[in-house]
Amino acid sequence: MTKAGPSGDELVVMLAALANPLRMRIVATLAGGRDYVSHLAREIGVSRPLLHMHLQRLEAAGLIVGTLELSSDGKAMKYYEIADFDLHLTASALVEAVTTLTRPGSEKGPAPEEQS
Amino acid sequence: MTKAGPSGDELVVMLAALANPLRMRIVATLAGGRDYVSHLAREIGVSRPLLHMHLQRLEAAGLIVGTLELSSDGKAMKYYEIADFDLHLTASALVEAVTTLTRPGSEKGPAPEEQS
DNA sequence: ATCACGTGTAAGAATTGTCTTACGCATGAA
DNA sequence: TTCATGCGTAAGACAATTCTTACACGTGAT
Repeated sequence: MTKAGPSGDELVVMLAALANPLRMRIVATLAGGRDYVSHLAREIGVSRPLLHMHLQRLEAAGLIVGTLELSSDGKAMKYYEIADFDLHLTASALVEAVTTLTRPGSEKGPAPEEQS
Repeated sequence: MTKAGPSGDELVVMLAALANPLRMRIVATLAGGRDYVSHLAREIGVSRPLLHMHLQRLEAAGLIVGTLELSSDGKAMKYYEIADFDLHLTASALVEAVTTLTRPGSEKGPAPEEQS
């Protein structure tokens, strides 16, 4: 019954995404309901390009989801909303996560060679 | 009855501490029992100075605790062990954490002015 | 004295992350 | 056409992380 959580690598990305005051605030704000980028930027008091960057990070982590919609007056609006997440962080939870971790400082391509 | 979790700022520090493959591995390893720095470094396969840095970050976040002891043969050994932590991350949990957040890119002094 | 083991810290390179400013394009309304 | 609104992205500055290498100090045993 051990519900499969995110892989170690995914968990790192999620935690890194949440480990930032501004992004935390973004998530908290979105928890109050979906919103589109420009409005959210005004709401929080951040420049739109900056917000855009953070939204990408959050979406890449799977914590929020973006949808491009067309308003009645023909404008393209990008709405973001929270993705349901529920992370339980304990020592033992981490022990399991580490199991599915790719090498610490490992790279993109196929690993060059494993030396014993 | 709402058990007071860490403040928003503290939470950010904790998450940032865990959002790293190596530190995650360190915590997971320590979950198997306390250990001293040099041994832990060999165990994980990292240089001692590097490990030292990460241990500091983890300790600063309150996730691990270090104790300097003297072995029977007179050597100074620094033992680290896990501090009990149990973080539950959900959207609503973050909403509450954000309440106790110091301004995003803000500094020490009193906040300049609140503009509606 | 020298070696093996433990501790710590400092300096610098390489990489990421954060943020601002300045562009680009599209729409509807005036 | 021009303005206000929406979208995105690129370039550069600046700060923070991460990691290596090198050093310093302590002990007990050879």
